[in-house]
Amino acid sequence: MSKNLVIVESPAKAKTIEKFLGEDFIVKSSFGHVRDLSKKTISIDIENNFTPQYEISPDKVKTVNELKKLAKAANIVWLASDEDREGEAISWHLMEALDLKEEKVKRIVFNEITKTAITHAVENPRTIDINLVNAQQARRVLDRLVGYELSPVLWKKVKPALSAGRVQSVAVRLIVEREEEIRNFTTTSFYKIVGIFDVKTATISAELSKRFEKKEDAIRFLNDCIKAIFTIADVETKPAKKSPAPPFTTSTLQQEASRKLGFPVAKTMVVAQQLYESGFITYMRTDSVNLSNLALSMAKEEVEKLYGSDYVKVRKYTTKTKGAQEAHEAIRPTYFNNQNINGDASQKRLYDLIWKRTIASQMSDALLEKTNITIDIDNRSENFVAKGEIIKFDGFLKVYLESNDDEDEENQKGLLPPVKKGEKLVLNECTATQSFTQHPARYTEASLVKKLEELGIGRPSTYAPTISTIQKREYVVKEDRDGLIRKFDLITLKNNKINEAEKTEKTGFEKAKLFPTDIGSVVNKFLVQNFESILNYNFTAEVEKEFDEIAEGALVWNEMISEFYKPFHETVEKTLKESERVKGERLLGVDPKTNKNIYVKIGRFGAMAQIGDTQSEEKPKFAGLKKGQSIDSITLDDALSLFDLPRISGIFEELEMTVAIGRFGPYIRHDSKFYSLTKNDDPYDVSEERCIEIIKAKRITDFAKNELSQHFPKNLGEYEKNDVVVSIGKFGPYITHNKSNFPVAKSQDLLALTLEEAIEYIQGKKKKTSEKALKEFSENPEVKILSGRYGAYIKIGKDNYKITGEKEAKDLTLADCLNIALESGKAPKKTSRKAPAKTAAKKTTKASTAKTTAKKK
DNA sequence: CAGTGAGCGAGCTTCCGCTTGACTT
Repeated sequence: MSKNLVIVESPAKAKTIEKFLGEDFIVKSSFGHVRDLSKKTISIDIENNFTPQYEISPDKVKTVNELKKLAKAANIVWLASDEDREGEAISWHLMEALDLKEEKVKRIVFNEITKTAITHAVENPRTIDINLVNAQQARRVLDRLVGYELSPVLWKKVKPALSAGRVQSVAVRLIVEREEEIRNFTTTSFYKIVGIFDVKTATISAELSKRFEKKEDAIRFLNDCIKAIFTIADVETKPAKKSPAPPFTTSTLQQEASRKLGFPVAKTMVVAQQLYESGFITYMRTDSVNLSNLALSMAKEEVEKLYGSDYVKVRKYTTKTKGAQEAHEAIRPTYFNNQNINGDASQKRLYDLIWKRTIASQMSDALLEKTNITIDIDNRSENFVAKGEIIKFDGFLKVYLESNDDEDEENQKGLLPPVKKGEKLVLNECTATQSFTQHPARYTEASLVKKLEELGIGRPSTYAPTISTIQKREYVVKEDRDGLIRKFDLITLKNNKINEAEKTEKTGFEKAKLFPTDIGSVVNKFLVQNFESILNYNFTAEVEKEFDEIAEGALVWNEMISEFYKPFHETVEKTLKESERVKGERLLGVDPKTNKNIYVKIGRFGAMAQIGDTQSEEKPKFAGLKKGQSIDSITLDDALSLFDLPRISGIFEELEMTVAIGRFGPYIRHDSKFYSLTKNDDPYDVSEERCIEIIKAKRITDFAKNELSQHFPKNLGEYEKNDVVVSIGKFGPYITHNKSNFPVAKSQDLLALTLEEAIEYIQGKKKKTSEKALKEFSENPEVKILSGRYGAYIKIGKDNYKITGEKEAKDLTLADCLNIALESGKAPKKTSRKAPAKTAAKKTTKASTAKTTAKKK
């Protein structure tokens, strides 16, 4: 038995460290926190100094028992969790959960995983810092109090199963308020003047220093230009430089992967985790831009080797982010000489990004020369300005340039032809282009993370989960939205003639942006009205200050919590008692048929329309709003058409088919049986043919299932004196042998399964691949999207296809999947020809209805 | 599984931060 047990947070880290510490050490992982407040109740004894009631987290019982056993056998237990608030608490909880005696425990910390760092840590152990632990307890208790007292208020006053919290509610607020800003934004237009001047064989493009609000003024200016003399008034050149961006943190990695690779934040984290587990990169959840000395020297060596010593500049970055705890290094390649790695496309692309960003961060500045040429106009007070920029030395730009969020492409500045002051120029062409002011940009997942980080809200480990929580609660949706066609004036002066033209451009197209839902807006309004102090953008920063004081021993944690809780709880009670239920109700108008009022509002199950008043004798009628409709913008006609269900979609086998929406989505009812519609079928206009197709398809699959199940359980024979039995259970087919079960691959032809093959499953030679379907299509159950060890792939029958193209796996339609298979050249032609034709036809009808409703609005 | 939305009331929902691997019938 080992004399020394080292406990770290992550198993990958445990593996690496074990190599550095000889045979006397065994290194294990706690998998993060092992104890927490029970989820069932608030689990805080409020009356008794806010004493937390911890339990071993259900999914950690096994881990804790194993660690307990190992700790008992060891002489010394080294607690090596991260050097931050949460890490300190993990160590403390381990002491409690494992029943460790103080004299047997040593607390060590290191923030880089190198032999020297670890040896140094082992030589300098300390004891647990209880103040830091208390700061964590205060954080934990405060979050629980806020979350578990605020959420029930929403259940009573808005809708059941909603949630509120210090982090998520502020994230929602940001999105709701941005949408309000956009709604209140008034677009104005102006005329931007650009002149093209001839200089010997070259041209200079220059913008006028003034923009005109009125069209007449722009035309007047162009008219003046006909007679004007243009003289170079000034040529100014000055050197400039650009510096590389610091290495990646979780937040900046998410932003760049979103901008450069189009990854949602969750995908970035999954791929980064895979790279980490393969040993290609350092830890991916970090707020630090720091690089270890080892990393610095490796990077320096690599830059020198690839680009020469002129390109080397060793840089130490320091973290300025609010509330950063810096328990880890920045995200970087573990070995810089791995310029490329083995892996799937996503892994390669993300790794490439990390490699370039880190290498560039250790390279010299780019040296530029900026030139400004000012051109005077003799009959006007304004002047033209041409801006040029040339790169004298590329430096880090050889490798990597950070993108930014602005959608306008950087105006291309290049080399300007040599000109002298006083030189006269000929105006070749001049244009006045009508441009429009832009409303503030909607948040993407990544730009929301950036904003949260700026406000010091949330942590690297929670950015991606927070974004998914607010979508799961249906406070916000991530959507693409079509833009509008907009007209603009283009006035051109050429050959002394002015020509006016009206052009069109597409504007306002949104890709993967976050939009608030009705529920999101209503909940936000309610929370801001009643709990402003918690929804305040500075709330986290303020309590963080107090947590820091607790960590320094200057403040007692239960007293801080008590100060917070008294007024907070009072507000909760007051709101429960005094506040009305909020419904976000809007009176749309009157139903022309019945003369009754039509309302839209939030019901127990989301946004809905209502015909008739609740107080009236006759019961009102209700209908849920469709996806994409909102209380704010729905029209009376659209609301009325919601009551078209249930409707009879046609006749099949002499019986009516009724289409309606139930608790589990839209369905067809036929011969008192139910058939679900797919996501792509619109219950309001699904055709008779399509309904019949769905019914027939269900019958076929049901029949196949019944046929198959008649043959099972089936005894295949004996192996090692025990029966080998194949059965079909809840989780798919499996083989029972000697009281053990072995799952069978879904691709396995069950009827053809032989005893020999079954034995291979028992011996583990054949295994059920982890088939988790990301997406299935009920139109064609043969086609599935599965998630493999390295990303998603399409499975059609027994064949697998790699996903190509730009779309995310979960956004692929059946038609997309079939196209990918067809393009790969090995697709079965029969099944694919039929299905995509139908989906394509359906799509076009859907698109056209969407357009007409858009017009109505 | 297959219309809940009023109102009654049982019993359910919920937070933020650390970390990954389950393994059934």
